[in-house]
Amino acid sequence: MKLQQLRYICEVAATELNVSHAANNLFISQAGVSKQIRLLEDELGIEIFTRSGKHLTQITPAGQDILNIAHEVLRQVENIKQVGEEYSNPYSGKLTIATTHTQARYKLPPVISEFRQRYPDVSLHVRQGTPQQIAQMAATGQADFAIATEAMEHFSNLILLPCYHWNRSVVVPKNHPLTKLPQLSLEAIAQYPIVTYVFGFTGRSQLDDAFSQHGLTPKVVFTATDADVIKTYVKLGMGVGIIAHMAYEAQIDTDLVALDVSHLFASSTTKIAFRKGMWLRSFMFDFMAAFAPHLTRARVEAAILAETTEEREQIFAKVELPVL
Amino acid sequence: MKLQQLRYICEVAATELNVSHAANNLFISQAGVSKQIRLLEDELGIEIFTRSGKHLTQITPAGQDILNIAHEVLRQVENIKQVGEEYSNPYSGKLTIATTHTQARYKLPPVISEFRQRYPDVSLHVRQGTPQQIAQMAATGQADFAIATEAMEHFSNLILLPCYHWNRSVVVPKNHPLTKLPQLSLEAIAQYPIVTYVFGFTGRSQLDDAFSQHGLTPKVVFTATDADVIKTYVKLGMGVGIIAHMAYEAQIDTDLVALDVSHLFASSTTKIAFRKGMWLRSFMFDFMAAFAPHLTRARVEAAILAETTEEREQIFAKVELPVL
DNA sequence: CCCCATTACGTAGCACGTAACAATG
DNA sequence: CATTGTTACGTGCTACGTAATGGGG
Repeated sequence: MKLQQLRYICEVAATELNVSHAANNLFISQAGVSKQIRLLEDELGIEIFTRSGKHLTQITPAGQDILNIAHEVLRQVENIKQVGEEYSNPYSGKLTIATTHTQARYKLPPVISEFRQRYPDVSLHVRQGTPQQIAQMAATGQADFAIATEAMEHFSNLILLPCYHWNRSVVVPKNHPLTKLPQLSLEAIAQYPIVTYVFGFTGRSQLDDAFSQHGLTPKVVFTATDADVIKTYVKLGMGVGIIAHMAYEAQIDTDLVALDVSHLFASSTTKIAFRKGMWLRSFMFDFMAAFAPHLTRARVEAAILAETTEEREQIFAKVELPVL
Repeated sequence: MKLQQLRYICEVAATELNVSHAANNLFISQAGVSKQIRLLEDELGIEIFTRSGKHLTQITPAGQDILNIAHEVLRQVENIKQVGEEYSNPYSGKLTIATTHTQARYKLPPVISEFRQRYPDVSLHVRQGTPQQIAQMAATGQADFAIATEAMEHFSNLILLPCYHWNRSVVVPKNHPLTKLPQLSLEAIAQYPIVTYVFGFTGRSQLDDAFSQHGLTPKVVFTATDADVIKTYVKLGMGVGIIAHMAYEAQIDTDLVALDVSHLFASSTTKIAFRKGMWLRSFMFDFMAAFAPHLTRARVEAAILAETTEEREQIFAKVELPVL
């Protein structure tokens, strides 16, 4: 059995059983892939793929078991390479962060510029997507970290660490009637058309919960995945914006007023996630600490060692998370 | 990076950094081992072992990290081979059971003969040892299963499954004064010299606990690791034997009388254990079911999926374990 | 002085490429 | 007939063996 053979079967499985495409992605001839797979199957005494004539049609049960293990092996091999990099070249490497627009635009910039100063030779890559996509990227190894508020709990092979709590602001044009009220209520807000996040983004569920618990159905007239777009439409007078507090920038959004409404909504928690079993470079620990100071190496390592979500929560139970 | 290279570094680490011995165990020349290790180190850009002149003196921190992962990789490769065996040759293979004398002599024989009938082509190996040795054999992969009552909780990479509860019998020669009593008490037993198991074996700790909780210090005059020896010395009149109930065989031990004392001691639980992450062949599931009928494949798979000891206990909470 | 790891060199096996072939839709 | 996997064959790389070299205890 060769590591190459495991790579080949994984790639073939990843390309819908198309050996030619797999060979292309692996930069070798498809005859080579075909032969190595056959050799592996012969060695193991089983078929990994079922063939009808000259086509691979499906994965056998044995093949599925083997593919699962092979993926694990390849991840571990990747970890070994990371160890080599870490000890030979501690200040260079690659860091891929999958996150939402909100984080990338409003929270990450200072963190990343600080990180770049400390690690100028680490190449940084930010990939945006929906919370689901983000979590999946971390789960499949396309990204080292996922940073998001929603949807990450559903991936059992991710380790989640809480970063900070945040709440919302209502943003309206200057002189909007809402700015005259001494204190805002959900009822008052619900009288106006609402402009906010698409469902599944940036704590949208908590927002809906608050209204429905008060028996209100806000008239949401426009949704977007990011606050930039929301603010633009609020400026056009389309309605009252409800965005993450951190997405209001006083210097830039001069024609808008932000009204604190943290008393109206349950706060949301942004989390950082990475794959279980992933070997973390020290600059990765440092990135986490830069993003959320309470994520010290010791705490993160404790969270990795913890076997359950509950134990992990225990570690951070006594920690004061930042509130934005 | 080659799987061979990982095997080599693991073997070198396992032979106290003696490359020659490692090469012998691997059936190749030591020059080959030496060279492949160098190649791996060059590829990773680090040293796995520190050398003083021409000797490997210690494992570097990077090397230790890599060895840990390499072991994991080799285990997974072993799992892949098992999958191949399972699907190509479901009725043949190898099963190594590490256990104590008590289990091997009194509990396993009928299980094993039943198993042999179903799987005549599975070669069976029973390895005996102390509970510590047994657990270690399972933890390091020298045995597939460990069956014991004690010491296995201390190995965090073992999955433990409860098999049955058992208690003790007092064994004495016929006409011994204790046989005249209507009911045995700890006080009565403590008046006689005791012959029982060595500490650390076969529930010895529960035995000591019972006496000390009653403020008694029994005069243990002789200890052995197995009931056969204990019974022999009881027959010689050396004292009162306290052995596992199942170790008394009425047909054979005709010159001894067994007195039930399950009301005097807390019962012990025998467990079966295997390494976390080990891929189990179906005959292994069947063996477990033969040994303890409640260990159905579904329950065992659930226990494997469970992430904590507590969750595992939950699975068996409602199961009536056999009591011997 | 023995033991042991590294270096040097030769060889056999094998992984991979090219090309012809066969089966599918 | 285009696409795709398998078989056949040739070749260059490399893993390994043998033997020589050198450093430590």
